[in-house]
Amino acid sequence: MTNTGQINDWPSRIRATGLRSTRQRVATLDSLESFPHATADELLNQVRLTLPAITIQSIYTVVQSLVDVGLIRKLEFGSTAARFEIERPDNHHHVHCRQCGRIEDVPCQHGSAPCMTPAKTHGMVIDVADVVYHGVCTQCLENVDADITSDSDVSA
Amino acid sequence: MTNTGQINDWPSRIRATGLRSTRQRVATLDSLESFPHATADELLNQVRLTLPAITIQSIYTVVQSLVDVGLIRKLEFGSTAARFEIERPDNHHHVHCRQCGRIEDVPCQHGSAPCMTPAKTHGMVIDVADVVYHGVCTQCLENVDADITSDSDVSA
DNA sequence: GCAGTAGTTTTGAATAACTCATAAAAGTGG
DNA sequence: CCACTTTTATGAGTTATTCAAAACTACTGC
Repeated sequence: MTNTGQINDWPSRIRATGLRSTRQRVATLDSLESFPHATADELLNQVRLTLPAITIQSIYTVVQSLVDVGLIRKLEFGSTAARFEIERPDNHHHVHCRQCGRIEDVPCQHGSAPCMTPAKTHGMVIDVADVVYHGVCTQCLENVDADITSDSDVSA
Repeated sequence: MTNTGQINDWPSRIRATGLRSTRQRVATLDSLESFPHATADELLNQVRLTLPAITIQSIYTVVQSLVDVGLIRKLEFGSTAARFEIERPDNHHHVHCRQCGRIEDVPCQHGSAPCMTPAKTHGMVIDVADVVYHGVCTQCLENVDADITSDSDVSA
């Protein structure tokens, strides 16, 4: 086999989905590997290291096409800019710092099933369960503590 | 009093948070009871039944203040408009139809704990775990089936 | 290697959802 | 009822994102 997990042959993988392999798409996927959970804007800056003339609109069309074929996944937390990650079949969730917007992966503790099954579906056919843990990262907490001189509690 | 069927004495509950009880806030909370999971825009229409002159900006400031004191909760799915619900201490999750945007409550099947504990926090202090089941409701599914006109029959 | 032809990207403009600053209005304690 | 302060209304601005049409380019066959 040519692709042993580590090395992604993006042109081949793109073509395998039926899409054409373009410089923009390959650069976007490369950028997402070196900058996981990037926003469209962050992606623009990364991709411009390779393709200086690319615009934000092209980033949007590129990521849209990659989302459509399942090569990447769009993550949308709150009203901030959407973030993107390379799709993997490992059913992981995310922790999200609401101060700085940082996102990290966390494996699903229960395997694949328990969190994915709602008690009541209200007549809906469920295909995706999103689990997001919102909080504040230690770095942001230190800043908050420095700003606020009173003690604040974190409710469960 | 005109407290017909309303268990919640909103003026008192609002003052208990330290905020002033205003017509806009009471009307917003009343509207949210009769129209759960409303967007700001839907809330505008509801509140206007009582206060015809209110504007969307005022809805935004009102809900912001109510969110800040914990009387209501802001739900943000994808890049669509945020939705609001009256805060309750029952730790429920949500099912979300990505076609029509409909949202329904589902109780947490596991009680309060399991879904709330990520395997790895990446140094973050977690205070909220959001679980959202995305899918398509039966009504929207029927529309899709009607559009596609494939040979697959839907047994009703 | 070259041309044809979709598929893609670019361009320019538009939109929805939301935020902000300031002025006007309205709660609340005394 | 008055003064004081919070809250709402007004008008404008911002950000993330989408859309239509033109220009371009990757892939196929010759």
